[in-house]
Amino acid sequence: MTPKVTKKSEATRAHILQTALGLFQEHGFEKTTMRMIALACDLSLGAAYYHFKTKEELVLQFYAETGAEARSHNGTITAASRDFKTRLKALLQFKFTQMAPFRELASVLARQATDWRNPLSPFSAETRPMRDEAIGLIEEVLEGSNVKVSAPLRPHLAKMLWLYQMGVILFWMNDPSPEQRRTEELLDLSLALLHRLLQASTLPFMRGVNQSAVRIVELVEGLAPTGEEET
Amino acid sequence: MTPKVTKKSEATRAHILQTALGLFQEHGFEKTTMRMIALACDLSLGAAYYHFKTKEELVLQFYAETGAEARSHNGTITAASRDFKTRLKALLQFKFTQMAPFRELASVLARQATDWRNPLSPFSAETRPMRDEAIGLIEEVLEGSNVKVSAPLRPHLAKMLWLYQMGVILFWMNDPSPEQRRTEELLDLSLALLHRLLQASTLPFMRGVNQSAVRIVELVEGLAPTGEEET
DNA sequence: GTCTATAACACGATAGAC
DNA sequence: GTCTATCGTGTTATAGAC
Repeated sequence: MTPKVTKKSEATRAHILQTALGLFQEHGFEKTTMRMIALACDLSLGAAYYHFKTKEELVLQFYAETGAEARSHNGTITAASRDFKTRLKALLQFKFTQMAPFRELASVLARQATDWRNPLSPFSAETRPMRDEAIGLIEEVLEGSNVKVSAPLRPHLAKMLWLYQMGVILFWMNDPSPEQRRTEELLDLSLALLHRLLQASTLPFMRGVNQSAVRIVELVEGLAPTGEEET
Repeated sequence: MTPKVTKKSEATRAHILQTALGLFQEHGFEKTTMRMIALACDLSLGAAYYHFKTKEELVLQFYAETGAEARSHNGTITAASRDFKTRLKALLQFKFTQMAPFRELASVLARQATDWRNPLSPFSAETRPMRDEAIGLIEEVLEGSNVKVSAPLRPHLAKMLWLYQMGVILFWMNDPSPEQRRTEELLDLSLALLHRLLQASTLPFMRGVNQSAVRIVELVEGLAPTGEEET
């Protein structure tokens, strides 16, 4: 995805990213040009493009780094409470806190998300490691929590919740209320709803619902990573 | 949104759109340039831009016209069956048949969808008429059908199903299986799931779930149309 | 007022020399 | 790994023809 990792290259890459993030924050993503970024780094335009093939790749790199940060924060979350809703809310809120200064960038990433063949999409084969890590974080939060869910659903729960997370992020990106207070309301409501629904999944007459749900997740999952024939 | 409607203008507009659609089909959206479109129409580049402010607006216009077509097909659907699942499946499948030759264009539209302030987004204030029409079509399909759902949910059901529709379309866009057979599987599974869940919503102990669901739809709805203060 | 043409701009991206 | 030079494209400015 990126050139081989040498000391020099890595330092330059980091420098470009930091500079770009600053400029994005100041002028916004669209109005910040690659020429501005290169100039601010005392580099030529071509050099900047050597390190990042596209402007959007800068955003993906930023997102990848927030992932690492989130990993180290996950322990704090699991230590603080065993409650499913509390934990998941904390996980999502941490993501929001991280990305808050760069809310617009989330939108840039979401734009790529719709085409799953786009290497920069969160659903693409190329971003699979990042996706798996994010799902792993959710799984960690589930393990040892008080979540109640039917047996057949349990192995797919983290993947389901990752999709749920995507939806909440989409809402958050577009939430114009001060400090995104509506997102918090959405979070509380949807987590309560989810909790009840998962509880209900253990009921005997929900067997059919469970089977359908599992198969749906598998279908969505099957679309994402493997490149198949087209029509 | 567009210049005043005179005979001449409307004819040219239609001609540009038709030509563009042909070129999109032949070369794809990205590789088709505005210059190509203008040339194929025996128009100057400036003239083309007089009629369509952006390249993406061509796609929106196409989408708007499929909406009108779908309206006239809705009667056939409601006449054919009273079954909720059958009707909704027919509605969605008709949309897919319409858009099948231009599947890539759906993706172009989806790209705009993520930023709800973008006038071309299906969630924007500007596209509200189109959105309302689409929801109206779903409401028509619900009325007189055998759908079973709790009373508090019923007034919001069409809006909920419109969101569901958006999800299915996203899947369809990215479905690489021949003739998008997986989308049909998804359709059957998700409709069955939906049906059961709506049935379950009438159960007494689902009161809380109903309330949460209604409020969530209202939150999403409230984000879309009204331009509010930013942060 | 409605429509069209010409010219130019800005920016993302690339080619090829060093 | 960095440079300079250049391209292609979406979009805009502007002037004027019907």
